[in-house]
Amino acid sequence: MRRMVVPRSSSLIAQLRRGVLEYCVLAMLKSEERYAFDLVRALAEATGMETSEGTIYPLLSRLRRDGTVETTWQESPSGPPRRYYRLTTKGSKALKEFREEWIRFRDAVDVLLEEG
Amino acid sequence: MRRMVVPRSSSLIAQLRRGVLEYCVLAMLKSEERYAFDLVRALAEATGMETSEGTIYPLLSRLRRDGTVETTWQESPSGPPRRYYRLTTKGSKALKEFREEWIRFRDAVDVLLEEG
DNA sequence: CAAGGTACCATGCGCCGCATGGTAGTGCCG
DNA sequence: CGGCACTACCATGCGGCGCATGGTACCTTG
Repeated sequence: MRRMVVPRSSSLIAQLRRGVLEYCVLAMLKSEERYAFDLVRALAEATGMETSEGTIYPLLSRLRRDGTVETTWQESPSGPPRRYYRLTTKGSKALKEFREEWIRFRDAVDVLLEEG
Repeated sequence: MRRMVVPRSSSLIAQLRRGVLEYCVLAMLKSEERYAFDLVRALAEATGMETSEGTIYPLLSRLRRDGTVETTWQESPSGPPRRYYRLTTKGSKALKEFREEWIRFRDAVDVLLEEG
């Protein structure tokens, strides 16, 4: 997979991520449960979206409050315990609905940008 | 009880639009100059993006401040005078740069959402 | 035991889409 | 003519979310 570097210093990027990053996280959790620190690394590796803990933790807290993810504490072989996140049924449904919304939105933007 | 309008500002769509709507407007102005009221209609017609004056006017004010658009007043055949907006060189350049940023971002999201 | 890596978290700022509400010009109908 | 609807402009404030900042604590290593 080609690596797409998205610098976090640009505020344009931060604006683009609004309303999307949340579902990128849900998508990352679809196949396997992960802990926050790992999510930051995995997101960067998979998509080039370089986020930070300051982004991820408040986001995950909100997802937990919304009931789209649930968590379990697990011991680490070395280091402090980790809180593992996984999708709930609600989260899985939300992700599915977002995918359709995203496709509509993406196509609308593509049409506009490609004209001319 | 008064009818309460569910605010779009907190909706999924409103979040998605962040950082994008601005460039959709620039894209609409690429081929021809338009006035704000018309832009709302044209955006809805061309892409299904239903915005409102409360969105468009503050946005256009910002674009003008940033120097990405410039305006001229023109008489209307019927009704109050219209402020017509058109792209500046700076605006055209910004639009072009955004297009590349958008493609990177879009592809990254697509990869994530399509996995699994 | 000090230092550094790992891992957690709360809090506040800034941006921008949107709702709200206001002003004014034109045209139509009773 | 008076009133209303439509067009067209605009300023202001709220709310949500990405991000920076800064803090705590566990474990390993020198």
